[in-house]
Amino acid sequence: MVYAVNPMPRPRSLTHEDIAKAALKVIDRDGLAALAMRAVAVELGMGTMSLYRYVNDRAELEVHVVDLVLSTVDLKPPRKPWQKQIVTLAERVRDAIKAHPEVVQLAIQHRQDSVNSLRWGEAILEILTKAGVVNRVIALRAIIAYVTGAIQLDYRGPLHGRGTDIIATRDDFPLLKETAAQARMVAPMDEFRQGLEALLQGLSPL
Amino acid sequence: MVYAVNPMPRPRSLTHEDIAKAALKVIDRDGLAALAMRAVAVELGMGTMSLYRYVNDRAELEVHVVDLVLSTVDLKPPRKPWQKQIVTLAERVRDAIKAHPEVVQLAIQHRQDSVNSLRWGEAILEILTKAGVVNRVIALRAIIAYVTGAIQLDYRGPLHGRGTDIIATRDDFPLLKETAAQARMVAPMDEFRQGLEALLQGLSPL
DNA sequence: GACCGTAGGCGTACATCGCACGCTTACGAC
DNA sequence: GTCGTAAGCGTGCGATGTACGCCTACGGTC
Repeated sequence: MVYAVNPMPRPRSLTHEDIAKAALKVIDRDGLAALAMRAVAVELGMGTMSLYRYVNDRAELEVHVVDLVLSTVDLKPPRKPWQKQIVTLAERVRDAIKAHPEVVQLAIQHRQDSVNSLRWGEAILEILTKAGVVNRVIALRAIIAYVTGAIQLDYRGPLHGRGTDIIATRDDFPLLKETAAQARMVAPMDEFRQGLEALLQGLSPL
Repeated sequence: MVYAVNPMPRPRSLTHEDIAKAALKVIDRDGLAALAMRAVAVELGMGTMSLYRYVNDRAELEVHVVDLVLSTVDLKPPRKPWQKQIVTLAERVRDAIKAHPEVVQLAIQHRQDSVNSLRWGEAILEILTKAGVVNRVIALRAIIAYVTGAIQLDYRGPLHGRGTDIIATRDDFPLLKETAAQARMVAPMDEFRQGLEALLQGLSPL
């Protein structure tokens, strides 16, 4: 008796997005340190090892989380000068990540493996190309460096955060102290934008 | 009989630096993932829990490692225009960290808690002040963002690394592909410096 | 409706982690 | 010699990621 060569087996009950959403829920609720295969499995109402049917290891799960967080980023640039276009795209990534602060680490760590992250890079390159920027290698890398660094800086030691307050009392670093005091006058939104605008202006001649 | 109010107890046999050196040796030999209290204790020929006499927790040990790595950074700026001074200081941090690549993560994570990291910030502020840069808050934060981002970028996906090669074959991102190909023509040293110079130039009017 | 190959799902187990806790011991002043 | 202090360590706990192998739901074919 001849049977089917390819009988249809039990269908999958989860998508990668389902898993990413569950993981993100865990992170948002209990912090990045609480992100564990067991916790995600509980969130999904499955056994721990079931997750490994969808994901090779923890790292791959993290990539899916990053992709989920970045999936909301609108890549269509506004009708403005190219510098403003880049600033806008940069601010959108920053906002997407700030909506899930604990993901910062993952977003940077898995930048190269996240499709949505690469899509963003491609969008930036489109703007740079249309703008006629010649040295796009330097420009793109510098923009990525600044954006990732700034997002992280804002996470680890926000301008109006505890770290700044502490430094403002340290007499062993007089200039840092003075600057920390001045930091109170700077709007957090301006910080990111003005730094990036400076970088882009310096990049223009390239 | 009246005894001493403060009898001298057993003296300490280790300094924080000893511990940091042992930890760094573990990291350099077996990678950051291998950095464990147990491993450091073995390296020092002590019991695991003895470390906790010198350090509150793992995080504090990590800070000491960062301080050790940054302790070699010369903070004396060269006799050059202020932009070049900052570039030099930035390159020195980058080189210090690149000498122990796996420490990158820690260096960024504990930036605020490392004395040597703060010293570096103070040195940068001195340069900015002498140069007459007005908005030093924005300037310093932008420089830190760029430097940390770039160091990390170079670690996660170096210009001439595997990631670039992979992207150079991805037809779904034509511009990234093209740029990845061009990346082979750019000297890695130039990348860091040129991006920073662009930022500093844009920062000058501030 | 009986059958069966595939792949989904899960239970158990292991090595490893940070660290809480409490005991033992080296030290130096009296 | 005596003793208070703090250094040093042994044991144990609750986590972690994941290897391995078993059980079972499914949806074809007959």
